Amino acid sequence: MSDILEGLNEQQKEGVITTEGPVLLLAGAGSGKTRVLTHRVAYLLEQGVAPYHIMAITFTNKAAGEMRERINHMIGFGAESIWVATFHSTCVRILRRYIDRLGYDTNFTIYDSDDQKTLMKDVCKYLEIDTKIHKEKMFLNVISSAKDELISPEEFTNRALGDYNKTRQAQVYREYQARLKANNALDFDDLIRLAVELLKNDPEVLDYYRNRFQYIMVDEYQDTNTAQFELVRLLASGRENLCVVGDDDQSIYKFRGANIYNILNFEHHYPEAKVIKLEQNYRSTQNILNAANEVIANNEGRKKKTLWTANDAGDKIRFEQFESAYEEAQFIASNIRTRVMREGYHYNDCAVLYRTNAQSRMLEEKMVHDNIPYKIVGGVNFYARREVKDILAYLKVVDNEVDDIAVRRIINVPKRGIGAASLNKVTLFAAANEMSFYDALTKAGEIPSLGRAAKKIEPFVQLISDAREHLANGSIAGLFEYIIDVTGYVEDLQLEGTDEAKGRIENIDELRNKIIAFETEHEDATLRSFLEEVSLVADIDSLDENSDYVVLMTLHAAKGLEFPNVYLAGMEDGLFPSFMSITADDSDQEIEEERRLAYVGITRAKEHLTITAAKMRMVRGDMQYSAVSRFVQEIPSELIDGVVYTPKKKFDVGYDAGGYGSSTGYGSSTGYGSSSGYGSSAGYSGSAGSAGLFGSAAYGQGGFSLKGKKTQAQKYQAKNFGTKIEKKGLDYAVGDRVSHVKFGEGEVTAINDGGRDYEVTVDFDRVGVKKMFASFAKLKKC
DNA sequence: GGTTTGAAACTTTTT
DNA sequence: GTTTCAAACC
Repeated sequence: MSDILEGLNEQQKEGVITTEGPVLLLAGAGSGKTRVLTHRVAYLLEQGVAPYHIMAITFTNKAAGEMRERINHMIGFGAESIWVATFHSTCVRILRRYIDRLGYDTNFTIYDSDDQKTLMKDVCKYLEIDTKIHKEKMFLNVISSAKDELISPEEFTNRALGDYNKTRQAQVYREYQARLKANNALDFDDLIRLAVELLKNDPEVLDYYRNRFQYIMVDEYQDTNTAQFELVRLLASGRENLCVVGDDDQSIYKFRGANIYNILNFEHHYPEAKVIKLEQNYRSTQNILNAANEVIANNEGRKKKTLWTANDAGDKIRFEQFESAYEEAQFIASNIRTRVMREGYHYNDCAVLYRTNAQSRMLEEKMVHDNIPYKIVGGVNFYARREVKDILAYLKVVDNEVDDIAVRRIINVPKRGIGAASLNKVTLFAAANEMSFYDALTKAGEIPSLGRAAKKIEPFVQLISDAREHLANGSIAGLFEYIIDVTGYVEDLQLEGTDEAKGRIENIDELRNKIIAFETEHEDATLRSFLEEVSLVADIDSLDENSDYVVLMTLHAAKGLEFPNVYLAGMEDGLFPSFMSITADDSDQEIEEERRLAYVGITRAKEHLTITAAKMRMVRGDMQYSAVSRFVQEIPSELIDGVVYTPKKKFDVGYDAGGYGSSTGYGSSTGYGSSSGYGSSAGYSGSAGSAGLFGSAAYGQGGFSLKGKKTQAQKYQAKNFGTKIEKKGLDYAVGDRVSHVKFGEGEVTAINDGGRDYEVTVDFDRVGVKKMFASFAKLKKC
């Protein structure tokens, strides 16, 4: 027996050597599943399987990258021809090669959710749908779910017969799909769906790939949706050497179409499947693991398994409830400080996890304040930022001019004086002549209604064709510089000179770096391959374990990661589990999904787990008062260091009748101050003193700005009044002589009350008459 | 055609 | 509290 199996436990060994036939590897958190997968690959190679025939699919580029690295490390030569990729990039690679068989062009563009929204807006406008009643987002959700379930526009239409609303949705779906095709674009869901369609309908393609992928492994199988399952099923058909790895307790992407039954019913799909459970946890202390087990045990409908560990009991779980989110953040920051300063941990040993991205703001402020290096994962994707998308849109148009969304994005960025009226005329012309928007632009001179506006369009068309020429005899980086140069994009931002503009310039610089890095790493880099990579990256992919910073991210983003010190912030009912899940029609199911999320959070911790909650917190501008999360209460008190108040009543009474926090809600109706610790909002705000005081003291504008970010109030202040807001009386009057820093001395000829400020007219000796606002001019009486 | 302003939506999670 | 989008204004 080879040394490949050395150091593995019995179950892991079984997972490695059971190479033939379907295998379900139920891998609890921290049970070493990646280890099994990489050893399995090594084992396959040792058995004489060609690397070319092995495939491993993951969800994120980060996971794929890690697996690739570990495989390389273990195997070395030959490993590069093993197919390790995400679902989406796998499908892109298949489609780039064969999508022409489905009537698409192989140089298709990939639309992100932003592009989808823009496209949907156009569709709704065209179909005269009142988006006040039917939201674009709703249609996109409907379509996305349909695609996840492999329902084509035609089938959707058939199923909708007799139902007015559904028929309308079908109409939108058809139009949306038609436009995608006309733009030569695919959305994320199309990537999977069309790959499946191709494999289903084209025996030649199917044969090619299933012969190529003779041994298939799928990571995070609990997160696959119906389309992804179908893809895997097709590829594995025939040999059925399919090994899926997952943990039903960590299924947290139902909202994105993940079908938990893919894993729960795996044995049903493949009756001969071998099921192997990995239950030994190598990651966490006994106490942390026990807590996780106790919490998840409250879920029904799961594959029963109990994680155990040979690790020490470790510290108890620390729980702290604070008056406010402000104090909570303060505590977390100072606690991290202590860990680093006194206990020898590094910043990157610490992670703060929360339910919603909105919670990151307060935490970020405290990190800045305490000088703690940090990185926020999630929120706005780098490639979704306006300036980045603008530049990318130029690149996209150079690559695929049929992409109307990209063309429209940049046609008037920077301003070329081409307005909505002109664009409408071009659109009409394009529709009448059945050509793309861009083609219509190239024929602007032939559109009579345009008149003089045609002259404004010509330079744009010229720019694109010049840029294309530029690319032909240069690099992507060269093209990038060219575009920055001729559009004056960065120049304009420099002139703006605001902190915000500086931030945007930094992002553009960052984009430049990414392009250069891409070209350095890939010898055969093309514009298309760059754009493709860019459209398939997730924020989590940018996480670098070697950099010493604290990571702030959502619980969803944390899946698959581990840290010695984990902070679970905002553990409050209504926030986590979310208000939506508590009030949903299928609340039981939704709460179970939230509980799985809690389980994911707890099991990220290796050594220390700190759970925090706040009694009150600002949500959407107003105060919300919350009880400690039910999930915290599901942890046995002997595992906890800290006091968790238990409610007198069960939660299932609250939330519905008079709304959140009304006196009909949970807890005692006498409100805050009762020993239960649960207050109705009416009760709490009765003690207005503390809340009011706190509000002004803690949430004031603060003396620092966040990496160029400013609050709206600060921006307003900066823009209109410099540093002072109050309108002060003037110590000079008409006829007085005053002096100005730049213009020198002059005589005041008029003073007008302009509302918030005075408008002063001065006749300067050197430069003549100037009008200015008093608070800006800072005139001094001579 | 461009800019400013106020109202309304948003916040559960995202490849 | 912040962002987005349209109407009103320049």
